[in-house]
Amino acid sequence: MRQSENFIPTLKELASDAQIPSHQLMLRAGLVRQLAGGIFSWLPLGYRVIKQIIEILREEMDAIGGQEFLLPALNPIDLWEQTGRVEAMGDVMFHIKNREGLVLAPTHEEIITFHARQHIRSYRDMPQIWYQVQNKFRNEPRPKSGVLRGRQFLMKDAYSLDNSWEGLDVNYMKHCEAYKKIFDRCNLKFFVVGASSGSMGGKQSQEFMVESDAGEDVCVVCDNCGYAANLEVASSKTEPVGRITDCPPFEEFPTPNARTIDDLIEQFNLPEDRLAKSVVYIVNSEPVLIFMRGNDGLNESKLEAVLGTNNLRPAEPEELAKFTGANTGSIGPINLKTRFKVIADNMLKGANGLVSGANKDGFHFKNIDFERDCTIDGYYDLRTVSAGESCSDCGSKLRVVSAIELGHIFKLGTKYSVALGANFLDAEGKENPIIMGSYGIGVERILACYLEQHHDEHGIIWKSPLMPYHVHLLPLGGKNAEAVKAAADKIYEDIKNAGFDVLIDDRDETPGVKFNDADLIGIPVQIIVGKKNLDNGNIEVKVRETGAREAIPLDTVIDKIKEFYK
RNA sequence: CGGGGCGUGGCGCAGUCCGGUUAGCGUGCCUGGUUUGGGACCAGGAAGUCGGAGGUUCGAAUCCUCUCGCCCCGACCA
Repeated sequence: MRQSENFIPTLKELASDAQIPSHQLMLRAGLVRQLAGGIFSWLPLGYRVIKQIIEILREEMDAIGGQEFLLPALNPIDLWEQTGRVEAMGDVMFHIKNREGLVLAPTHEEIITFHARQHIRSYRDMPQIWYQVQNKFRNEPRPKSGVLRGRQFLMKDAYSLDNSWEGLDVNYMKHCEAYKKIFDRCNLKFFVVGASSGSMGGKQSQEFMVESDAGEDVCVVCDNCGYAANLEVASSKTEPVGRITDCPPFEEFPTPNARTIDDLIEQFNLPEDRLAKSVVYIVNSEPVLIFMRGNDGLNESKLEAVLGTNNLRPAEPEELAKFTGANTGSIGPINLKTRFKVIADNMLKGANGLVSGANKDGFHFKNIDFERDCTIDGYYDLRTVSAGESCSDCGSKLRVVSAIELGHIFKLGTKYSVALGANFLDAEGKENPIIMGSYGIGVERILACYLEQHHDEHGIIWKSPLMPYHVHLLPLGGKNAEAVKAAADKIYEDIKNAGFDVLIDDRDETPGVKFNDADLIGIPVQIIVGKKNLDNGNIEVKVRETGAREAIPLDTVIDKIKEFYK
């Protein structure tokens, strides 16, 4: 392509709006322009890369037996009502205003299940892997970081249909392996974490993550053994509080100036792990009292998983007094004003010698024995892992890092097939719900993560196969540069004929402008045609990544390019 | 939804607190000329409802009220 005829609007200056490198580079190199909050237009150069990414996705999905669909973005709302997701999605789902009963699809489990219900009748019709690359619409409350969180974005979403749980396991593993190949081929450094299924429902899920300060997820990673988990589900090697031998009857003592765990530790010289911190949540309108060890943080995602609902919130001060009889800082397991559900973190399982609130402002109990003195309805893993704790697999120190979620795979099970009545007959002639999996990759996020990982102070550094062009040809003009122009045009045709995509900067610009734009756009190989080298029958080859330059004879250019891309 | 910031030629910004000729600067763009190995130079030129509406005033980019949009932090997030 001739740059003089192409729309590649590079920018020297940037608005301060763009904060992260990938966003800045996308704008500066002319890959993308913003239309509105969380809504972007892909420009020709950027779209070439997007198409390249989609091609890789197709190849790897086809390789595991996937069949490509194109499902509509405009969906009948009744399907979504049948699975309860109109309510579950809430404001995230876009509703069409002037046509009753239509919504914009935020994902496609319902539509896939609808088509499965139409035609999958026998166990012999499965397994199936159905996928598509398509726009998703989500009314994000706050879009941010360029294309990383948008209101409209491209997703490769895939769904597996199986007649057995073993079949689901096989398809899940196939996707896991395919995803690793995809991200490897895109030259991304990533890691896989165990994750929460959230409101998608389902039994098991894993996320494919890229470590980045721009990320919105928090993950726990062990650099020694490779353990990695989303903070929502992460655990560490932490010893439970356990029992002490001498625990006299519980006893009230005044604590007028202690409202926090730290106050108690400071004022009464108490060991942190013998303190039972109480937290009250309102879960589906009912109070639940939760005990945590000392200053351990309660993890709301874990709490949601344990209680099987995402309808929960911390209790308001008035509610605390109403249910417990005390305010924050004095709530405990004994003498609660009303009887309600009480659970505790595994760290406190069967523990004694504990200190907790007396449900009377300004007083605590000591020598509490959870087994002897209280009714605890259940012990669960509810604590949030912190950096520096030991890995439960190998004992090494854990790191806590921010990460961008590139992909997510779920074992859905039968949630959608049951809700929509997508059943099949098994070998015994018995009707069963189809067993499903769901697998998603954010297409633009691949590009954004790539840019986060591959750039320098001059711009983007593309690596095969994501580059928009193989070769950037830079004839350095000038008035008496007819020879340069002729030679460059010849090389341009030769490179094209050799099967490479080449961009020629035939604009009437000074060398500095061309060099800077070329480094910014970041095509892997630059071929520079200048008068001095040409007089000796040479041209110069520059590798963008290393900056290495080399003058080589004109007639060896094609071989050089072939060698680079072999 | 709460908190903060911003909106002025295509792009990036100053001017706003303290109202007063013709609203500036950089860059880009157009014409002519000189230049051509790391964002060239000279001369001339086009281009702005100062986000929008209403108000105060002799007079508003500037003050007041309302409103729309964008960015950041938090809440939320399949």
